[in-house]
Amino acid sequence: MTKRNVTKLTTVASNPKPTGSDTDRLVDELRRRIVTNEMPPGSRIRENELAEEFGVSRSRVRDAFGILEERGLIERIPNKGAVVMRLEADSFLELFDVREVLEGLMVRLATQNTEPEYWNDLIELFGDDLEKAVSENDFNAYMAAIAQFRKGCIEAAGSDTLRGLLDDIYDRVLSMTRRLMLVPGRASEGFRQHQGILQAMKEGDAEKAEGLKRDNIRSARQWFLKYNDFLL
Amino acid sequence: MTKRNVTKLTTVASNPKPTGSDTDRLVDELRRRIVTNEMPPGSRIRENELAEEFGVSRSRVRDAFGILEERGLIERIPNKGAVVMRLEADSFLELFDVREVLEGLMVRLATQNTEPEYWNDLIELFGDDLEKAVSENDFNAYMAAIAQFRKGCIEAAGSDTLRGLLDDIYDRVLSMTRRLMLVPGRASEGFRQHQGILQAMKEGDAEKAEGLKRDNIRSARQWFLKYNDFLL
DNA sequence: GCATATTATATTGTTGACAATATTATTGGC
DNA sequence: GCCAATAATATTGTCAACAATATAATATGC
Repeated sequence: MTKRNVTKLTTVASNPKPTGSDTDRLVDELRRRIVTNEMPPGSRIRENELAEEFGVSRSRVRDAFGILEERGLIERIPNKGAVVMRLEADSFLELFDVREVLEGLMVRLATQNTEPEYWNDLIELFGDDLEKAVSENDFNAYMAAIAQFRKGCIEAAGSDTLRGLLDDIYDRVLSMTRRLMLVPGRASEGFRQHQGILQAMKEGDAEKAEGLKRDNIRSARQWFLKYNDFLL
Repeated sequence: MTKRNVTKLTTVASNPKPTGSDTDRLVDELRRRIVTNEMPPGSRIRENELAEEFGVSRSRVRDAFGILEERGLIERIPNKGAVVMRLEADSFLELFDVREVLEGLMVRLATQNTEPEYWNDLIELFGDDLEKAVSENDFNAYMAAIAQFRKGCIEAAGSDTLRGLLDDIYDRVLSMTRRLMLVPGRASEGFRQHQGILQAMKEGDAEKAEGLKRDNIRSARQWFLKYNDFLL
């Protein structure tokens, strides 16, 4: 079981596959529009419009819709069309449950597979500068840091199966994560929790890191429950 | 948080959606052939053949392929065709990891959502008759019981999100589960483990049940590691 | 006979046209 | 003016023909 050493982390997480088939590009762009709320839940999406906009055949749009439907990002009603999936509070709670165990697993595997130095970059990233940014409500900086954390963990965990599951879930909850960040106190709490997780990971204590990551998701779930009237 | 009472469990788990579009029927039938090893991993599947066999257009077959690919059951290589996904040992280990946490979650939620009587049918099913059957290597009876257990748990857990993830994973590992059952000693151990889990669930001890379920998957993983030369 | 080039065949990829269905607009009755 | 029935439009669903690519078969040079 060889452990991987520290690798350079790219600064910004751009789209993972810039090249590919027409269908792939469509899936990627539509995914982006959905997770950024550019196309909010409930939006109707017409095949013809997209086909014209992207200069592709309607069949390609159709294929892309099939993939997005399978990923739970859109809903297709026969002969009526496709709309961006609208999640209810129940669905979010379900997603918190699976996130709790899956992200816990992610952190545990990541810890087991790495040397302590692997986490230096992330520990530095979650330092005083970011703390100041969070206290000043610079949510973009915090979101970017969280994305980096995820990326580093998934890479270290080294499980394509797990990566696939987490990617799907991530897409579904991203817009909610952004909103949850606005709740006063949540961001700074999340920041401290991530500091603790990183500390445990550097110490190589996989069980502790997993437990802290699960606490992190559970507390996010609590905040969501408390404020879901404002969040949904 | 209302708990659900005991419900009648159907005897045999047939295909969940007998009706639906042509594409749905195709997906269902191909899924069946793949998980039963009727189409073993590596098998090439040609669009024309299936279109003719099912009396549908090639487009429908193509749509079905898209869905099966997204579910990880087949692999499509551009301009070359589709083959039944071939899993390596690494993938199985990854699947064991996610099964451990997800099935643990399933059992925990199921316990929390039910009254003790809900489990009477399953406890009876995992009784002396089944123990005898297992000791006599009647694997079909055991597989059917396991399927019942899964079904009862997923239903009680009441999370569509979790159900979706587990269904996907189940399809991918079913044929391996069948083979693992042949390893001398594994089936009877699994049987006893399920008895223990059911006991904890009836007692309403969700944490204990989750822990036992995770032990169950971890031990299956151990057996797989030990015998993977014979199993793959 | 063997390796390479070339043709022929089979298979997948893509498209535009048409059918089926739903949505909107129009008409007619009261 | 309001409601129902009907026609017009728009949108999705399906298909069969064609293009692009890969595989198999044949021919060619040495």
